[in-house]
Amino acid sequence: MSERTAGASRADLVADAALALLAERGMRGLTHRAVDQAAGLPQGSTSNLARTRQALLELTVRRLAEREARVLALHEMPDPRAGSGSLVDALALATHRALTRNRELTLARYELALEATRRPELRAYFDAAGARFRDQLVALVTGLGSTEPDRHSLSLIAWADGLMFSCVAGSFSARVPSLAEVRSDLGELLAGMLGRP
Amino acid sequence: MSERTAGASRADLVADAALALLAERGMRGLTHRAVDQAAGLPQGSTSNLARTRQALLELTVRRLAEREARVLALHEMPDPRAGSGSLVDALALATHRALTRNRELTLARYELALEATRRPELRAYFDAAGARFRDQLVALVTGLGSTEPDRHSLSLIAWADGLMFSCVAGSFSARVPSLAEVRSDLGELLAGMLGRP
DNA sequence: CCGACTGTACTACAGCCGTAGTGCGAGAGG
DNA sequence: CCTCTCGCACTACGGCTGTAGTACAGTCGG
Repeated sequence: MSERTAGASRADLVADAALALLAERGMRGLTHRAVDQAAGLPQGSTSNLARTRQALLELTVRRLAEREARVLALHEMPDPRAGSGSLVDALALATHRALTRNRELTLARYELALEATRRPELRAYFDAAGARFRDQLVALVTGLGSTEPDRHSLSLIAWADGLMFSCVAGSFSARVPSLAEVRSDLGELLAGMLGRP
Repeated sequence: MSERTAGASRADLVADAALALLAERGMRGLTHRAVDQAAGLPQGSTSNLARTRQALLELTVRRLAEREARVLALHEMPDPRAGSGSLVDALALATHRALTRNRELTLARYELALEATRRPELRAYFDAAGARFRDQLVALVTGLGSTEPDRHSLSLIAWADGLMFSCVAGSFSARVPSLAEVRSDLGELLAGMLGRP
């Protein structure tokens, strides 16, 4: 442990470089050697830390979950007793941030999610993280009076995920909606679910 | 043109094999040689038809747009004067089909959409197809009395895209919602947009 | 003081990938 | 019947990839 100077461990450094690489060049651009170069480490470092490609992907997904959890900061989630307004605000803010400040992370997540389709070991990480978030959401919409919290949570997640994907990778002509627009969309979606408060 | 027997041209055959390959093995699994093998053609056929990788991707995207346009059949789109119910039915059906019968095509589309992030020539195809569909949707929601048809169309597309992505590649534990659930979700989303009919 | 250990740097190698070049056979036009 | 053209099959090659093996430096227990 020669460099305790930076807070980031060598593994985190490698994983962060891998995430950046995924966003920039896609799954075909993620190779052991490319990570070495992107991280400014000598050749062979990544290969040594994560011997196989599978190991490198798992390392990267773990790091992604860690960073996204911090972004989606739990402490920003409001008290459901405060009414639907604050939930709308919090979700809109989180979604909008994923589109702007954390675009790189969001893109890398989609790359890895697609890869997880074919690698069950990766799926486990996504399922776990997704379940944690969904459980929180179920509790929140239940608190708001949802009659079918499970279905409503899934619908909310689908909408947010789709917005992020569309903005980051497609469909819309790369026009990122404003925070106000995101807020309006979410407000309407929730209003439809809850009857209309 | 030795075999006019099958309706599919050699190019379509190659492109269809490429789409199947994308869904099954992802972007890293799409190679000239792999397409030859998957299509049952002699080695070198794909390499000859699409000399560069870029050419192969463009061929594949064109074919995808063609097949998806057929699936999203325009004739299934209802007359907006018939009220929001039939739009909900039509969209729910199209979405549900993408999740079940056309899962392969949907997965391939996400692979290619991500790749298009880094290949402007591919983006053009997606933007064109997306714009056509969005214009139709704008007309439909306008007919239903939407006060902000642009934003509402984008929100609808985002929701549908997110649902498809989540089911096909992640988040939800691979539990594909029933047609009835999709219909409920969409009904609520539209109700929220339109005030509440 | 020294041996074992752990994390790191470097090299080696077999295999696959994208791409270009060449020869062949069938069909069209004269 | 001959030639020209065009699509197709096949081969070649430089480069990159994943993975394994090995040598080295700093650290800790004794």
